[in-house]
Amino acid sequence: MDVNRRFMQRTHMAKSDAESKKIQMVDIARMAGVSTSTVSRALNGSPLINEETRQRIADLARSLSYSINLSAKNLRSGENRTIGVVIPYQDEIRQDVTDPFFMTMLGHLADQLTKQNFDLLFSRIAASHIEDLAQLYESGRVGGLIVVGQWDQHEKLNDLARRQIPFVVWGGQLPRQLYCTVGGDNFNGGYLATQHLLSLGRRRIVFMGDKDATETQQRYAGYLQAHQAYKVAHDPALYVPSPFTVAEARVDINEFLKKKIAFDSLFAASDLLAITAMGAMTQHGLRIPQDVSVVGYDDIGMAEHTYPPLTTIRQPMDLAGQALVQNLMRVLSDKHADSEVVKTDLIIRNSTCPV
Amino acid sequence: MDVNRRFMQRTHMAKSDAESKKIQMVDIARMAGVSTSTVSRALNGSPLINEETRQRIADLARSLSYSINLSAKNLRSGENRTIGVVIPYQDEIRQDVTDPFFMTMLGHLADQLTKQNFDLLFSRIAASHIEDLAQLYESGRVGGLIVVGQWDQHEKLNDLARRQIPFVVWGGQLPRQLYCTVGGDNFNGGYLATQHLLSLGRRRIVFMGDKDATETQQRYAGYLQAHQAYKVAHDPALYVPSPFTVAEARVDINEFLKKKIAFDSLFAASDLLAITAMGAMTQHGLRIPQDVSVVGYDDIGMAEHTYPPLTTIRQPMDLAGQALVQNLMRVLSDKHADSEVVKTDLIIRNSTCPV
DNA sequence: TGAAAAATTGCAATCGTTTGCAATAAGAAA
DNA sequence: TTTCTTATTGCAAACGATTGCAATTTTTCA
Repeated sequence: MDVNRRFMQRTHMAKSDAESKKIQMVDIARMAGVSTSTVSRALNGSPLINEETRQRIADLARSLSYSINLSAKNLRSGENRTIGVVIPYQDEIRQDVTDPFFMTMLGHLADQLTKQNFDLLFSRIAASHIEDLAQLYESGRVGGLIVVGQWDQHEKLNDLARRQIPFVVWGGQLPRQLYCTVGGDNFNGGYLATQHLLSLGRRRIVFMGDKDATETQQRYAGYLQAHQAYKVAHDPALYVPSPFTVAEARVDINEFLKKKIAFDSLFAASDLLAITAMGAMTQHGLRIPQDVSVVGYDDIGMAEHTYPPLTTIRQPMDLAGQALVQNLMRVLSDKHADSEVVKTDLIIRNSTCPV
Repeated sequence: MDVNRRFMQRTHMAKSDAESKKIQMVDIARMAGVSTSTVSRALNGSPLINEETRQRIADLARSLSYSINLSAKNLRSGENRTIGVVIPYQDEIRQDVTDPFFMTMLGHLADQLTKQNFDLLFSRIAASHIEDLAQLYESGRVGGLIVVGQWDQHEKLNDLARRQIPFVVWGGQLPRQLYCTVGGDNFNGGYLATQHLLSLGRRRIVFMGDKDATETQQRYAGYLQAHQAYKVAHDPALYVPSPFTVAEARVDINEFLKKKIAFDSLFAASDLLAITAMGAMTQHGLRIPQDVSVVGYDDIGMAEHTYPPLTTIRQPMDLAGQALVQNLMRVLSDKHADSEVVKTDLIIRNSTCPV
């Protein structure tokens, strides 16, 4: 009775056709005239099973479109082929990270994980409560985690690593880091962008982005370094402190323009920021790229199709996703995983030109 | 021995500290001096349990930061609080849907599901193999599904509904539909956009989008209807057949421009298309909005910040996400769920102006 | 032909919860 | 008191798979 009730609740059936119940291993075993042990082993490709038997069982299972009950499998076997992917949001904002960058990353991660026969559990979490993701692991929901974006939560991530939680993060490398990261070469990216502008004769380059976030910080460092290399003095006033959301960015850039500080170019920490800035500046009568040359970051799909098409720094997202998954696999199997940096490229389009 | 080995493999520990194993219900029971039944009931808030006992157990569990093993729970209870969210992609392309629209939707769905204490399993799947999602349900991985975008898979979705798979889809309503949809009012959206352009005195309005996809089709119908209402003859040549990806859209719009067909405005089936088109047209020397007024669809975050800011049709995504989840809950509890249409609004910005 | 080795298969315990039912304790009614 | 409720709790059987070990069959080799 208990059984029956629960079954019906799960399958939303009328009482009448309850006999056509979801088939399971024991059914296959009965039909094949073997034990469930054999079915289990056959379906898992155990070498113990006779090839002919295996084939027969596999065919039967397929023809009945049997699919295994994952809860039972996970419970007994103790492994879990679901990976949590966490995209932390900044809680003050509590608003969607609509940056196509994340979607692209998510897509690549999904592809890679699928390829390795893992599932992807998507979870939003406040960056400041990043420790909550421990629960995701400890409740057995996921077997490992990928955190996209480390923001300024380095210490908390270190704590998680100490608690033996298997995860990798998309972000930059930091001193005394106990966890594995995969990240773009932010320093080099910042350097390349700035170098490009300097080589075009641009001298007053505005930096737009949030200097507190780890990744942006490193891009900024590259930006400074390029100035040094070109022996160009850098004016700290050329800075628009802007987080990753578009709405505020618009306000920030307008504020900056009001100050009437002279500048001839702008390097934004994301394409979204760059596009927003281009919009605002065009509206103020500034011509791009002549009056202000602009470089973005990420090379999102749209960057090629804005007007003017955006010069930007590309990160190979497919490789990044692959590296993240690969490293997580290493962590899961208790091997050491070195942090990794994927190369960045400068993509020159029409939002930059010589002075 | 078996137990031990498996435990260690799961938790990645050295043999030495294997005693600090993951705590579970029986541990709590022992420490509280009760049975696991009592712990289970206490943690689930059963009215059978004495309030004082419940409190004591709850405190203990919290202090030990116990988290329940979901596999075991699901296995025994037969319910599953994980919802699969599927964003089908068009397989020829096999490329990421980077449209911020999807990310926004995903974010809202994640919020809503989290609020109801559900998990979100993200899955990519080829639109043409949409029947594969049945497996997600039948393997017990998810308790229900949300499909974002119905593309042209109406019949296959009907099949899934016949197989009693609990799901809802973001998309339009169609004749003889066996499943529940939530969608924007595409007809009205198309009508509003076109009406706006017509009322500005625009007469040759290009429609850009894929007329095969259900949703776009309905927007097109609204577009035609508005022409009728304004007694303006419609020229079928004013059509740029473009799918949802930006890269191809650029090509398509350029092809169209080459034909030198006269037009004074453009209505695109997504903001991404609209922005791409604006870029291409600006490059061809067309001024927006004077020469060509443009209306998009979706009101993605960036639409407000392009140059010129984009007039577009907004769909209230938060309500949409909520409606999807709510309806799925109804389907899950075997109640009837009516398909629903969320209202659409015209947001007027500067990409449109009178002739 | 017989014994040992190898290849297959099945038995039964187990994973960590939930839950029907029996058992007990406490309170109410007689 | 005694009996009947009612409020709590525990026992033990599930849930649907995996897997160590024993059992059986087949093969190999003297």
